[in-house]
Amino acid sequence: MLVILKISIKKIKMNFVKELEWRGMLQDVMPGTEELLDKEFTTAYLGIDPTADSLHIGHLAGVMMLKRFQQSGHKPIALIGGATGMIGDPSGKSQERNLLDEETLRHNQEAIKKQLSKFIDFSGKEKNSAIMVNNYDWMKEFSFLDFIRDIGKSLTVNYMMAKDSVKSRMSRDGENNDVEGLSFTEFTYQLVQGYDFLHLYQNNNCKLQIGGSDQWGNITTGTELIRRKAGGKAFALTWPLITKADGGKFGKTEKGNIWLDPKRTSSYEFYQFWLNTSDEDAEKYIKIFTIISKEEIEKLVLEHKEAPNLRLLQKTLAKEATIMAHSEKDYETAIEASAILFGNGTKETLEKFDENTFLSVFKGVPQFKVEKNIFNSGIAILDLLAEKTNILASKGEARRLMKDNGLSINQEKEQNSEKIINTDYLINDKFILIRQGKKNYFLIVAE
RNA sequence: GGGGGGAUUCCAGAGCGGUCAAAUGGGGCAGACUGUAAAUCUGUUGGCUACGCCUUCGGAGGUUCGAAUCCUCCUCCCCCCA
Repeated sequence: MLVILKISIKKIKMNFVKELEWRGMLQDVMPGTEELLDKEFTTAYLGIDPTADSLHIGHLAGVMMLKRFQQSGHKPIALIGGATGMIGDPSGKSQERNLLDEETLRHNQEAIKKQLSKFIDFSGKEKNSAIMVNNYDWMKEFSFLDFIRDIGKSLTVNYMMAKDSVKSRMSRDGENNDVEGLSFTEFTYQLVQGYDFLHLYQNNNCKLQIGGSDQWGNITTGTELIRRKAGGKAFALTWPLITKADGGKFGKTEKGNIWLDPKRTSSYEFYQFWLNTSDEDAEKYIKIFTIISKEEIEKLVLEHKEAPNLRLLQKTLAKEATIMAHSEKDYETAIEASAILFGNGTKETLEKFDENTFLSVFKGVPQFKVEKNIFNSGIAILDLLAEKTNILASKGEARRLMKDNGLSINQEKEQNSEKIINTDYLINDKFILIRQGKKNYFLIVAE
């Protein structure tokens, strides 16, 4: 009897706030939030800036929050900041932002919804199915005069100026002289975002806004507005900025952002990104970016500490993240490619693949097309790397790399920078696999 | 408006007539160690037809056998006094 009760409770609900707490994803929460979620079916929203037609890893923490919120039985709203995206949030930025036109916004919104659907349920079949809204839809009809009369009147400039996001842009001190000043447009941002919250409160009974810690100021402008305009009580919850142990920016590599769109960042690169996290970060990230339970993560951490060389944490993290954001099949391809590239692959093992397999395994590896006939009489390795392809920036760099023993052709080290590459090097009569250092692969396709 | 300081290779920052493709640190790249980790250590970090040549020290001229270094003008930045 007791056992059954326990299971059913566990199945019905996880406690959202407690869940975030142990996952290290709770920065600030307004008093009463946990009680609210406990007591009633709640709707919460997260704002997403539609600056591109794909989310990137920087968005992933927020996406996971929506997912967990839905898992805890409540209803998430993904708010596309069509209107706010046109203004630009001054929080955490030192410069005014470019504005987006409507056509781009709509396109981006559709793409983002598709990506979000992999994480949360938008089907409308459940009571807590997620919905997507775009604040442009209610803001575009709102006249300036109406807005400043109805909304602008409710808050004082004094209140708005007290926000850190505004303060940091108001002063131009010696320490921080790349600060640009704040336009009226940007100053208005918090009011517009605050109005979103009010609008959702009134129309969708949305009582909670969640966001990254930099959003706290904007969110509380919203709860304040709800208090004054609607006499209601609304809540705020934020998570901490995701950091890296070495102080670098999370989610960026030398090659730029890690995107969720496989066209921008291949499954292989996506998988590799997670696999390459340091031990310290992996322990933190696996809590944030997977839905693995507390017990299981604790077990994984212990196992990892016993045999860190197996990188169990990184592998599990990379697996879960890749399957969630891409698919099980993409994950398998990524593993296959990784095994070939980082295992004991030789030219012989590479030759076992037929052309299609080869291409599908290496689709995440940057490819360079060259004319096949250049190999007939042979081509100098330096010309191939620096001129026929842009694999390396200059011949000097190629020479240096070879001298440092950092270049492999078809998995074999090559130090002779006078080497002539001919058709003998073509795998399947078509491919040459170039490796720079340990991790950077390039595929030359001859056709 | 007056006075002063500055602009150097990816960044910070030395150099102040030849020995300067330019110290040092950071970053990048590579190697060793390991686990495709972190830390550490080492090498490397303008280009090329490469013991030589070419292009670089805010821009344009000039002085000189020779200039990142000296002079003139211009542009932009910072500081101080009004």
